[in-house]
Amino acid sequence: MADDALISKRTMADEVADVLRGRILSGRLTAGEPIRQEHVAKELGVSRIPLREALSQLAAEGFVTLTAHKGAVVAPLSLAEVEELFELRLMLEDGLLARAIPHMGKGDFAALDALIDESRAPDGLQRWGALNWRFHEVMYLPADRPVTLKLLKRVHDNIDRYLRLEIAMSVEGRNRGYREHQELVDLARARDIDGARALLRRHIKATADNLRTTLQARSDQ
Amino acid sequence: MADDALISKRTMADEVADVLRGRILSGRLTAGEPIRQEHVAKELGVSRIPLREALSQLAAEGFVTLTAHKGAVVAPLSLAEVEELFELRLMLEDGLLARAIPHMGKGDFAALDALIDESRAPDGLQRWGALNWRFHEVMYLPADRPVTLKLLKRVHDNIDRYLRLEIAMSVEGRNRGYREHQELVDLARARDIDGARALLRRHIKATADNLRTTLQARSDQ
DNA sequence: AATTTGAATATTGTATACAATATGCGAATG
DNA sequence: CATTCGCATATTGTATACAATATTCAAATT
Repeated sequence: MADDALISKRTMADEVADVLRGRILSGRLTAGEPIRQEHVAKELGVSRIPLREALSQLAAEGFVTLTAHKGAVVAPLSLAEVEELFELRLMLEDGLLARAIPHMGKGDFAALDALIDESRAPDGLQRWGALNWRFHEVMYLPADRPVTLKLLKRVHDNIDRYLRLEIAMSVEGRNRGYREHQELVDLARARDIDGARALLRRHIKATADNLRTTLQARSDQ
Repeated sequence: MADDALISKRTMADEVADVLRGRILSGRLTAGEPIRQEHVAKELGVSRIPLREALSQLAAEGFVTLTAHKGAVVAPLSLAEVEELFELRLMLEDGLLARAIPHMGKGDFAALDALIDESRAPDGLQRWGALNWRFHEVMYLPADRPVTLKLLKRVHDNIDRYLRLEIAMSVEGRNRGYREHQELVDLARARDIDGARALLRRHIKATADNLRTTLQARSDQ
């Protein structure tokens, strides 16, 4: 019999981690909010043991902060940390894109086009973060760098969490994002690596700037 | 009273994680080796609960892999993964170095010189990995990018583990490393960012090549 | 009145006990 | 003889119980 089943056996701790991660990413659990073990465990119908293991995982992913004898809180992200995460995107994605473009085939381009269309669909608004990630993920898959990609997903997730909580992505911002995604695919199709890298650089910096100015406006109000 | 004590309260799980991490990094626990919970727990004098939480942490750091109902094994690293880790070093350190150099002061250069001396000391041989990391860490500290630096440490640790297990760093390799470290400091002192980046690039690539050829020679023997 | 003390309460950390799953090995079957 | 089945054992996953630490709030002290 094959070593790995069709659906890999999952443990309660894994399920709990998924639920909590979802709540944090969706904003149902907000930054700084403490997580009372007994309460959450009872609500989810498990004991505190698997809950605690789930919290360990989430801590490693950067979503919660654990303090001995004080417990878990949803990790607060400072503006400085988010800006650092954008810089990480820049460093990681630049290398991934350069390695991916030479290996892209027709299927990859088609998948990317489909994702752009999906993003423009009306129900894509709610899932902006997830769709944006999938676009970038599919684009970097041909680079064949699984460890880097996994790391990058964590960076994206943490940024999304901040974006979702603090600002609603403006309509103009989203539209420019779609346009730039399309341009990225076009440049990749033309195997214009340097052009694509330059655009990606602008794309990421623009998103970061958008965040910065929006926060600035908020604090000035 | 201050919110954080002089020595932050540590939990059994943290202690256990440190012990196991140390054993993995030192090679006492070798890649692929299973970790029997009951056995290790009894040996360390704790129950399986804190041990399991320690294993969660180590899994997040990439040192062990957990499989439901099968347990933990010391994470095997394929050559492809190690090469990817070197690429990650390249991507992360390039950015860190560029940002760090303009902020370096006399104290930083002195600390780097001291670390190079320490590396050359006879007892530095055993601690090559740790000292090498500290050199790079001190060099990137002025960049003020704590998240990135933490990530980079994990990359270094995982590489070290592989290096230590598979090959003994050759004397020539080490000596070249020291030389290049000194040159890096000199270039940083001269604020020659591009020169330092180019050297760092060669430095990392040389280490990766050294590993590759050594492994090649092994498998051919 | 402000501050400190300390016991009552709440919450987390860990050990023990039990349940669920995997593994190994011998008997049954072809 | 090889293969499969099933039970015994080993190992992991989870719940419950208890211990250790933190928090709260009222009384005591200045």
